[in-house]
Amino acid sequence: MSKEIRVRMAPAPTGRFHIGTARTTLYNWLFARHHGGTFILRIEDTDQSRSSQENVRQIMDAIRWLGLDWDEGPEVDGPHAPYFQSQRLQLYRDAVDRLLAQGDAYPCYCAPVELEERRREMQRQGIPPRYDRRCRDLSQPDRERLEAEGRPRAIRFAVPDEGTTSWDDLVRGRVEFQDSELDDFVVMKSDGFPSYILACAVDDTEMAITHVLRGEDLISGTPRQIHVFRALGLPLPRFGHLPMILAPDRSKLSKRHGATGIDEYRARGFVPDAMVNFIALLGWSSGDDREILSRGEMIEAFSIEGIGKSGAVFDAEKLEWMNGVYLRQMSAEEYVARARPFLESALGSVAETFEDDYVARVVLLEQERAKTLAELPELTEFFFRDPEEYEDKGERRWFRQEGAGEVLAAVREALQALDRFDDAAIESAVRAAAEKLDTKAGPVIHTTRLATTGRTKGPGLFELLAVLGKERVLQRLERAEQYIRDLG
RNA sequence: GGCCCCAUCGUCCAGUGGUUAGGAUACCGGUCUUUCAAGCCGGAGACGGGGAUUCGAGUUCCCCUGGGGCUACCA
Repeated sequence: MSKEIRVRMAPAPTGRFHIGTARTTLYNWLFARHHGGTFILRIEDTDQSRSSQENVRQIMDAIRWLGLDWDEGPEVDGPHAPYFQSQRLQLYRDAVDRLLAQGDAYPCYCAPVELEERRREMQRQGIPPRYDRRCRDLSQPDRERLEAEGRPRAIRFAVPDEGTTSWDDLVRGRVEFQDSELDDFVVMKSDGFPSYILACAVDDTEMAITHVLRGEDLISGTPRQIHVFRALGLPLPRFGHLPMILAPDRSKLSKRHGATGIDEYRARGFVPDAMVNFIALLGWSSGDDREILSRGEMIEAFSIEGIGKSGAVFDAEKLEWMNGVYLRQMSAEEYVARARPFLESALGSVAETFEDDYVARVVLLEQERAKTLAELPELTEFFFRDPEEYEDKGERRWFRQEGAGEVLAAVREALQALDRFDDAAIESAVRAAAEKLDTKAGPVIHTTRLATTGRTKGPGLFELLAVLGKERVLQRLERAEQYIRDLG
C-alpha cells in the first residue's frame, strides 16, 4: 500500500559531525533499510560563510566509518543530483519567484544591524522579539526607491495573521502552533542563497522524501516549512522529531562537555559497531531487553514506535563497556588490524622493529581487557620496551621479600632449560621451580611477572612469557635479579 | 519573557489499568583465578508533587513543579 520510503540526512557542513547528527543519520538509515527504502545524503551548504569542503569531507568520512551507506548523494549521485544545495540554487530561486508572484513573500530591505537593534528594543520592553513586518506593506514607489538605492534585500514569507498549523508528528503525535506566533521568516537571504526553511522544503519535495526524521531542535521550524509547502502546492512529507541527546547536566550536548565529534570517538579507540549499537539505544528500544544488537538485528527490529520522547543523556561509561564487548567478540584478524594503527601512532613504528606476527600476538593478549583500542599502547608497552622501573607496590610486596632473587634465579634456570617456549612448557617449568623452592606458585608467578613486565597486572603470566620470547625473558630476569641485589 | 516538547533506579531502556515495577550500565559484595580484566551469582537503587476518573493508576485527564529546545538574512 505504501509507496517507496525515501528518507534523507541533510547535515550542514558548518562543523564537526557529532553524536546527535550521527544518531539522526542512523535512525534514518535504519528506517530506510528496515523498509527496503532509499537513504539519501544531502549537503545543506547554504551558509556560505560557515560551510567548508573540509567539513563535507569529514561528515562523509564519519558516516562511512559508521558503516551507514547512502543510496543517493555526494559521490554516489542519483536521479536527483546534485546533492549539494549550493549547486541547486536555481530551484530555490524559482520557488521564491513563485512565492513572490503569488504574494506569499515579499522583499525586505531591513539591514541586519537595524533588525538586531529593534530586536533588542523589543526584548527590553518585554515583548516577544519578532520581525515587525515593516517591509510587508511597502508601497510600490517605496520599493522602487529602496531598490534604486541598491539596498540589499532578503525575501520574507508572509505568514497569515491567524490560523493554526499542525501536523501528526511520527514520534510526538499532534503538534500545533498558532500562526500568530510565527514571524515573517526569511526565505531567501540577501546573498541570493535560500534559507534552510525554504531549501529544505523544496528539496524534500524534489527528492520525493516521504519521511523527515530530524532532531527536536528543528521542531519549531516545522510550521514555517509547512507554510512553504502549502504555498507552493507541494505534498507534505511525514515529520518525526527525535529527542535530543543530552550532556550529563541534561543540557544540549556541546563541545564544553568534552568529546562530541564522531571523529573524536574514533580517535579514542571506539569501533563503529559499538558506536552504532550504543547510539541506536539512545532514544530507541527494540522493545525487549536486548542491549547488544547486530546491524541486521537493529534493521529488523527498528520502528518509529520504538523511539522515545524524552531526551537521553549520553553515558560515556556505558559506551566504554559496550565497546569492550565488541572488542572481545571481534575476530582476531579485524581486531589486530584495528589495533595496529593505535600502536604505531603511540609507540612509533613498531612494524619496523617487530614482526607482524609478534605484534598480533601481543594485542591479542589484551583483547579481553581493553575497553578501547587507544589504551592498547599503554597496556602492551612492555612488550616493545624493557621495563624501566618496577611498580612500587609490587616492588615492596615481591622484590623486597626475603629470597626474591633466588626465586627469579630458579625461574630463569628452569626456563633456560626449555626447548619449546610455549604456554604449557613455561607453566610446568615455573610450577616445578616453585616446588623445588618449596613455595607456592602464586608468589613465584607474581615476582616473575614484576621482573619481566615491571607491573603487577596484565595477561596470564605463561602466555605473556611465551609471546615475549625466551631470550627477552631471560634477559629481563637477570636484570631484575641484579636490581634486587642492588636494593641491598 | 513567549512558544513548543518532555518527565520510571545516578544514567540508558522495558512496562500501553490489576507486576514482589523488569533489563543494561555504573556502584557494592561473593565466586572463579597467578594478577588485572572478563564470566557467573547476589545486593543496594526509581514511578517529581497534587487533584480527577476508576473497584483498582507508573500507565488516562487536569494543574503545579522541574528539565530541555526554539525564539538569526545558522541550519
